Formats: sequence, C-alpha cells, structure tokens
Amino acid sequence: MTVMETTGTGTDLCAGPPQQNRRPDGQDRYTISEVVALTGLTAHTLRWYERIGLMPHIDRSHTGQRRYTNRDLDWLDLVGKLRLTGMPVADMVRYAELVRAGDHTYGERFELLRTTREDVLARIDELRGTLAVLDRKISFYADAGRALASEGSR
Amino acid sequence: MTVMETTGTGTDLCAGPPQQNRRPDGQDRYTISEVVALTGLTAHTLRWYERIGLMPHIDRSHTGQRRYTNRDLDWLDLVGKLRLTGMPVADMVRYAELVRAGDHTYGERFELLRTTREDVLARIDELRGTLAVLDRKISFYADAGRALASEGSR
DNA sequence: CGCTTGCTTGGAGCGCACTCCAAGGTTCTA
DNA sequence: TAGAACCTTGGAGTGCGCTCCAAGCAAGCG
Repeated sequence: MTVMETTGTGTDLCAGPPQQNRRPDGQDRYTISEVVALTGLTAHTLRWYERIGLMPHIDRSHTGQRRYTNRDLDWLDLVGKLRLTGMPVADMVRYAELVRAGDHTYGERFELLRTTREDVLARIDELRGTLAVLDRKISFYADAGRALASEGSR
Repeated sequence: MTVMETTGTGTDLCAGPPQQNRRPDGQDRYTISEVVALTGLTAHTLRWYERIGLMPHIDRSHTGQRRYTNRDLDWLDLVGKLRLTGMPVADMVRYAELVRAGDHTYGERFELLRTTREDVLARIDELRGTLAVLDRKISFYADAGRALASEGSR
C-alpha cells in the first residue's frame, strides 16, 4: 500500500481550498507569464526556483518553453506559504528533495513541518511582544501630541 | 513647555520595564564588550549602527574608547524590538534622525510607529494563515505515518 | 516578409544586514 | 613591566534571495 495524496506520483499536496483562475486538469498547461500573473512571482524567480531545485523539472512545449500544471501551481502555493513563515530557501529545497525522494521520507517531512510550526508560534509571540512596546510608545506620543496641541490652543 | 520624557535631552524613551544587569545612572559607562554581553549584538554591529546613524554619537573615554550609558542601552532595546518587527534598518535610521531633530517631530514619529504597528498586525495575521496550512499538512503526515505504522505491524 | 512580443540560457549584479580584516593603540593582571 | 586581552578605524567581504543582462529562438499578425 502507498498512502494516497491527490493523484499519486510524488507530490505532497493534501488539497487546500480549491484555487481560483485555474483551468481544469487536462487543459492545465500554463506559460510562465500566466504563472507570473497567478502567483505574483517574477519569471526570473520562477526559473531560479527551478534551477536551485525548489521546483520539480517543469514540463516543456515542443519548442522548449515551460508549461506549468495545476500541480505545479499547488506546489508554488505551498512554497509561498513556507516563504511567509521565513523559512530559508535552502530548507524549502531540502523539503522538495524529500518529496522527490518518495514516501519513505514522510517522517522527515513531518519533523521539518513540525519544527517550522514551532518557529511560527515563537515568531508570533515575539511579534506580540513588540506590539506591546509599540503600543506603549504610541500612546506616549498620542499623549505628547495632545499636550502640545492644548498648549498651542492656549 | 517641552513634553518630558526620561531626562530631557532628545531621547525618546518612555520607560519600559526596568532593565536587569545595569549599573545605576551616574556609574553607567559601559565598554563595548559589556554592551555586547548585555544586548547579544556583536561589537561590529554596534560600531556599524553608530556609523550609519542608527545610534547617537557614543561618549568616549579620554583615549577614544566608547563608553555606553544606560540611555544608550535603552535605545538599543528599542532598536532590537523594531528589528524584530522586520522594520528595515533604513527606517530605523529615519526614526533616529527624527528623535535627534527634536520635539517638533513627534507627529512624524507617531505616524511611523502607527504604520509599523499595522505592519506587525498584518504580519501576525499572515503567520496565522501559514499556521493553518502547516497544521493541515502536519495532520496529513501524522495520519500517513499512522497508516504506514499499522501496515508495518501487520 | 517584417515586426512585436514572449520565451530560452548561463552567468553577472544588486541590496540588505551584517561580518571581518589589518594595523595599531590601550587597559588589565601577574 | 611584560604579556594577554581589549579597543580603534576605514574599507573590504559574505550570504541570502532575488534581479537583471545579452544573445538568440519562436509565435502571432498585417
């Protein structure tokens, strides 16, 4: 038995919310500029992601141009989320390698995600701390502003 | 009238929680390595902060060595917090310039902090979004792990 | 056909935030 | 008073994550 995900061959997608602006599977051969429009990444970045192994090798047209699939877009969505967590690109490449390596890396992927989750929680806490400091200073300046204003109106 | 903060001359500190490991005001002349120990920054970074205008000009011993004050440490604490928010160094320098420029920049400082606060809130929300994705994937892998384990024990 | 627009590649360049270096002066401890 | 440990400076170097360039092929259109 192999644990099933979406359609089987070595991705790692456990179906998030369905994405907008996509073509149905079967007609999903997007040019790089379409992917730029859908993801907000630049074409440079998309090619770079492929070069460094963060993307699987993308399918090509008969003339060698990239044709991205819905599956590729799903992967890019995940990469986008991981990037938002602040995960270094090198770690995402590591994760991509694990996905390519097959089912026996599930444990390692799990660990990597769990660690990332912990990091995110810690970061949120850190930000809450800074928020407290900001609020203290902001209310100081608000008071100072009022004091100066009332002085101005005297 | 001048709106009072701690002791008057052009800082911007509205007294957070009192800091540990400090000497009382009056004997507060810390060497750079003491500040390294207190802040976790490197000496390189402290000198660099000064060069780029993120610190006021630090007081010197009669031979030209830096002697930091409690006030300087307070400022470094704030800088540390702002850095945690992800604020670019250039923006912090701008804030430092406003502080040096005097009381008439209160409004601008207020705005800068308010914007930063909004950014932090947005970032926290963003992180919560990634947390949802991570949790979904993590539970997927947990299930997959259990499935493989039960298969292995059969 | 000519023109525009889009795509390809390897490799160089950039902005940020440090990080380190060399060469020399200072301060502390035994 | 010797030696270790620490401090000074301007400038160069580093690692990350892109970002851009040049030169050339390809596709669509009047």
